[in-house]
Amino acid sequence: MELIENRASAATSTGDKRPAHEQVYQALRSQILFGELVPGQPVTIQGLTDSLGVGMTPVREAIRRLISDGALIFQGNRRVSVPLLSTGDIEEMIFARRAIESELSRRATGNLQAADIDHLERIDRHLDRTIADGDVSGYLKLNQAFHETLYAHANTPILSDLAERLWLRFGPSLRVVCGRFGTQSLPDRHKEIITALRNGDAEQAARATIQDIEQGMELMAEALTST
Amino acid sequence: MELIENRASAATSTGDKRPAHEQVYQALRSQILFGELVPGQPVTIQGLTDSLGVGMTPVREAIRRLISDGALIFQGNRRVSVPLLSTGDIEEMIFARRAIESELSRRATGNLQAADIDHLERIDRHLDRTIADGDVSGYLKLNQAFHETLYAHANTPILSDLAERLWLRFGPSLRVVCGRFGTQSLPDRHKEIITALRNGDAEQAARATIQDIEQGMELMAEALTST
DNA sequence: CAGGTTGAAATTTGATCATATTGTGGCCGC
DNA sequence: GCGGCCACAATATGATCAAATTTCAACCTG
Repeated sequence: MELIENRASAATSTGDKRPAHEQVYQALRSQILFGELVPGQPVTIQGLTDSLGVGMTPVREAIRRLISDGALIFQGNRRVSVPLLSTGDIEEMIFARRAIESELSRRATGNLQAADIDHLERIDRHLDRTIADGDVSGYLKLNQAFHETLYAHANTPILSDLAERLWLRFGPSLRVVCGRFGTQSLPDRHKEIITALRNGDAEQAARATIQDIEQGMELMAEALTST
Repeated sequence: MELIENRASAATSTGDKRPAHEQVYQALRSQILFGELVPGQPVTIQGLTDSLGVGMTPVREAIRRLISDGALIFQGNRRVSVPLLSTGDIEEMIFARRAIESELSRRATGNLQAADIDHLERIDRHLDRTIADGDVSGYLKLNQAFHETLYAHANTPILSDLAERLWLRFGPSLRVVCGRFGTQSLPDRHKEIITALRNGDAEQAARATIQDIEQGMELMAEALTST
């Protein structure tokens, strides 16, 4: 699996030149994006200083960043936890993701070289395997890699940032849905997206992206209401 | 001026129960939103510890949050500064603001009571006065208050968060534009927004909001290209 | 000989940690 | 069940270490 670099594992490696607070941020970000933290789970500073082996200052900074990202919430009484999504939250995110990510696909279409599309196709083949194998963790990472790779070519830092922010919000809940329903029912409109990209059809890529988003998010909404 | 509370002034008051890092964040946020910091200006930790009279830990946390907000940028060599916008950045923000804030206006329409609309009208009258007087600082604060008040009634925390994030990005540059061209040429489609709100016409409110956004942002884009 | 360039030292700034302080929640006794 | 105590976790500071930029001077070049 050379398609994905495991950023979490780098947090404790000694040879890394990045500052500790950045490493802690990336480690926590991965844990949130790929569902290693459960919605509602409390996050304590001291727990992280112990488990990550760094001082509390870097941990504090990473937590503040993630709160600002919406990936963690500050529960008033200086308690921090992983957010639980309401159906209203999901409905808002459907709207925002439709608007933003369809535009990202639209803009990426013209910028992708054939080799880039081949790379996306390779990711998607691995994705199919994770779905067949019921590999939830692999599915989450590859699905994220697919969209991130695509959106990176849109050359729109601000829109991409807004999109990433939304992914951080629904990451933990998506993991719960996958764990409950398995990977079989998960959406994969990636084939249609790839076809559109090959044809240089920006509008078709945008439409397929919207369908991919709607399927995934509505699955989440159903799963959360049936709790 | 009881319409706006000066959050910056609360940072050093002793009777405040909020933690220091929160106060520092709000103080810096105000300075950025209302243009007390110039685009490109470096922001140093030690400078803030001195000027705000708090330790460096709260300052560091506030800066991390603002970096995550996009209100400050980390310039690689552990230097932090106020971002300079490119025309591409502005174009992205026009797209995002159109999509998000028009929806906020649409959703707020049904939730506003007559008294709320009266309040908006009051803010707008003050706004007109600041435009006439050439009061840039007052214009920025009241313009922000108008939109924030409106969007607060949309009951959409995630979309509102995305919108606030964008305001933080263009705040400093908006100040520069106002300072250069004065307040006379500034847009104010608020009358049309208010009329639409009174009629309960969500679509009209959305259209007027888009026009307000486009006028303001395109003014910024022109000002930045003519530099 | 003058101007520019490069090198190293010094100062400024950032990063991390250990520690003191404060506030919160839980628990025990009444 | 309620109110006061205790323990724990978070907040905030100052000290210490590391890195980077800036400054200054000597040397090389034209």
